[in-house]
Amino acid sequence: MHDDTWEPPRILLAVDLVILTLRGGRLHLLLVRRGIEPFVGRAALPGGFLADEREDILSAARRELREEAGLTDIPHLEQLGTYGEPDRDPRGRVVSVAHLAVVPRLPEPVAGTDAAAAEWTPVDDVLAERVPLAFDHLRIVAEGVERARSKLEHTGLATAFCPEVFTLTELQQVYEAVWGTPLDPRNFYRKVQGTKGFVIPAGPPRSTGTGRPARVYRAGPRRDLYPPMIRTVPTTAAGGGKR
Amino acid sequence: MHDDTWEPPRILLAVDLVILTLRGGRLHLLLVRRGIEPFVGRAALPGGFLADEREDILSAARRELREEAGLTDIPHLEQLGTYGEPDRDPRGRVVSVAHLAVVPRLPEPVAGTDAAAAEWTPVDDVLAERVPLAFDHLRIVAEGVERARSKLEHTGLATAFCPEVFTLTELQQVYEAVWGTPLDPRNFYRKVQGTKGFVIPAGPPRSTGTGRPARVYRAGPRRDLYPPMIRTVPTTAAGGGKR
DNA sequence: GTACCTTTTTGTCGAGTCGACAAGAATAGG
DNA sequence: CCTATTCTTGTCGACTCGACAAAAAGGTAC
Repeated sequence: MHDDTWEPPRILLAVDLVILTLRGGRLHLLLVRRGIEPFVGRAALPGGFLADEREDILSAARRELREEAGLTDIPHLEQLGTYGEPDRDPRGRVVSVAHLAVVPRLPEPVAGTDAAAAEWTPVDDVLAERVPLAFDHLRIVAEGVERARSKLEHTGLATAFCPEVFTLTELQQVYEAVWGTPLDPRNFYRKVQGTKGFVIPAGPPRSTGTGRPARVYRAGPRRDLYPPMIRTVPTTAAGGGKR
Repeated sequence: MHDDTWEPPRILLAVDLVILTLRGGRLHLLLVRRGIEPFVGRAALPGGFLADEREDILSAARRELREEAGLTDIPHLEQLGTYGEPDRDPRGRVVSVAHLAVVPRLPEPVAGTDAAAAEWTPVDDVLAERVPLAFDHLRIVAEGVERARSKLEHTGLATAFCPEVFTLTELQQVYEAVWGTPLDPRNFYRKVQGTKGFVIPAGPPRSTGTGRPARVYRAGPRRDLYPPMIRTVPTTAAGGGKR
């Protein structure tokens, strides 16, 4: 098959980050503006090459999260997928391991760091291609958002969008913003409170300005939700009608 | 941050394959016996390095599927995840993109090819560590099997385990084998036939030896199942009780 | 041909869940 | 004290699920 002198090719390995958060009831994504070729001036996902031969992939993702976004405490970070089409980077063969990160609401990206060039962008604007992205980053964003939408159904991921203590209304707003669907408060309460371990009470009610004070909760130990939260709208456009 | 002479490291990239099928009502996995160091003689997942600098990752997976397993028509092939811990391969830094493949019941691995060294192994034996694997392949298998179990719930993946036309009993056996749970035939029928586009009728009933002939179906166009098939047992051991 | 065996397919009933809508409870502001 | 606002709970009909049972449709032995 191979002669004895054959050696496998060596590839440049990068990590890219889809960082999601909620701002003003809408789902946002952190983008940086590229300062070097290719795609100078174009918006792109935070990311970069492995620092050295021995750096772990997940560690590289955390390092980029810190260096490019100024984020250190990440409630949720997982691998999303690996993108390695031969021509995705005009500089040559680059394989990128994309990650999905979810953080609670935060102030503006920390200035005075590499993150100065970063800004939160509504996900809708990206998916509708009103904000063009570098490389194949649009596809990565689409798959990251879909992963988040799906994980809201059968895991407790929604709490990663919330501060340490939160109200059920805030949690509901997470679902509504990520799914893009309004939910009935009564049914949402029933579902969440019927799922033992999803959220746990955290102290006395807290006034949220006007109206009746809301009970506060923190994230529970439950990782998988059975039965799942159900969004009525189909996952993807494909697949025919509903039900 | 970096001086101008810094160059990112170049990494060896491999693909590994978790190939699942059903044999005799049990879930099986294709393993090869390693012929070279490291881990000579140990069972391992089929896989190998990228052939050249320009080979696409998914193409490499399909090539290994053909070369090492003798399989060309693959009903289902998807990326599973990327494993790149610095010390997973004693030869040096190797990053592996694992894939999950599902094929219908097949005869023994085709002899006379590289696949001669391949054999179907019950997944239970691997997960229970009765069959030790090379590298971190046990973890990859565990995540592949869990992915398959999960996808049975909300996608039509089960049909990938079946021949082109199949009976609903055969489909039910797929669920039972992969999930390791018995299912009630009445409820399974109701659920499958209530999910439009999951399966479509394919010709007149076919006798299966003894007993009433069964109606036959083929895979339908539906990719996502709403509402999902529900397995009562929790996804992982973690997460507390059921419900 | 008839009785029996096996396997597929359907009936049904009670318990539980979901969607929809409405009402009650608790606070701030005037 | 009255009202606007927000959180929380009640309730009802439709639907779904789990469990069990029975009917349907062949094959096979005698």
